[in-house]
Amino acid sequence: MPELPEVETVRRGLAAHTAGLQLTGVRGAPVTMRRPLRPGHIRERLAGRTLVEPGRRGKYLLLRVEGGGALLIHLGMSGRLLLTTPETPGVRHTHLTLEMGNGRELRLIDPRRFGLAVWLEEAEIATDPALARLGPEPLAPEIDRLLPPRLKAHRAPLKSLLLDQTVVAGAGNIYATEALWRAGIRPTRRGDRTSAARLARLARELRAVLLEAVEQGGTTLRDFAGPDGNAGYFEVRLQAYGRAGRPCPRCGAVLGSTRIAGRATVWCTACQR
DNA sequence: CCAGTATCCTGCAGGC
DNA sequence: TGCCTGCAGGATACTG
Repeated sequence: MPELPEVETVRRGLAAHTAGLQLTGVRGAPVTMRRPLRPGHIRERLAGRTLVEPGRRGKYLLLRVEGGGALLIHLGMSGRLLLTTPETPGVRHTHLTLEMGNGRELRLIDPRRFGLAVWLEEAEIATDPALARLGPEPLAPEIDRLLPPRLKAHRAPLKSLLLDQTVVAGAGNIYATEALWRAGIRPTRRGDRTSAARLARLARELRAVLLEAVEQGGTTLRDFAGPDGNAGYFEVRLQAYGRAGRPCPRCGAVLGSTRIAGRATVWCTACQR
C-alpha cells in the first residue's frame, strides 16, 4: 500500500501524537515476516524508552527513541500503523503493540506480512544494508539534477527504474505511473534512450506529484489509514493509475494498460511518448 | 553486472 | 451460496 506520501503522512501523524511519550509496554505475537519481526528483542530494546521525532527514508519509517536507536518499520503492501486505546477491539494480523505513557497504543497491522519491524542501534542506522542502498530522496529540490543521470545509466524501462529504490527512494506503482503520465513519457521508454531534458521533466513531475500527495495526506485505496485513523485524499487526483480503459484527462484518448516489472502500468498511447 | 521473473502472504472481487 | 482464479500500494532471490 504505502508509498512515500503515505509513509510521510504516518510520520507526521506520529510526530504530532507520540513524540515525548514514554513506552510503558510492548506486546507482540511471534510471527514470522520476510525479515522476521522479533517482538521479544524489540520489547527489551524499547520498553521504558521515550519516543522522539520519527524519521523517514524512502518508504522506511524510523521510530527513534531518546538516547539513540530506532525501530525500523516498513509497511510493505498491506501494513498500517493505528493509534488506538487499550479498549479498541483487536483485529487480525496485529503484529506489534506499543503501549504509551498517555494510555494510548500504537498498533502495527499487516495482513500480508511483507512488512518489516526491526530494532536498529544508532550506529546501525547508517550501515543497515537496506537503508544504505536507497537512492536519493525525491522530495529534495536537488532531485532535478540528481535523478536524470541515474535514469540515463540504465537500459531498463523508465517505469522499472522509478520503482527501483536504489535509483530513487520512495516511488511505488501509483506515483511512478502518475509521474510518467504527468511528464508525457511512455513508461516503456528506456532510460538511456530518453533525453536529459525529458528526464529532468520526469524528475520534476515525480517530486511535484509526491509533494501534492503529501499535502493531501496520501492516497486512500483499500487499506490505508493514517495513525489517527483518518484517510488520505489524493485518490481523487489520480490521473492514470487505476483508470485503464477510461479517457486520458489530458487528450481524451483511451488509457491503455500493460505489465512492466510485473506491475500493472497504465498510460496514454496518444500523449505519452 | 544487468534486466526480467518468481516468490513471499492474505484478502477480496469477479466469473461460473 | 461456494469454489476458483487473478490481482493488489513491495522488496528480494534467483535466472539467463
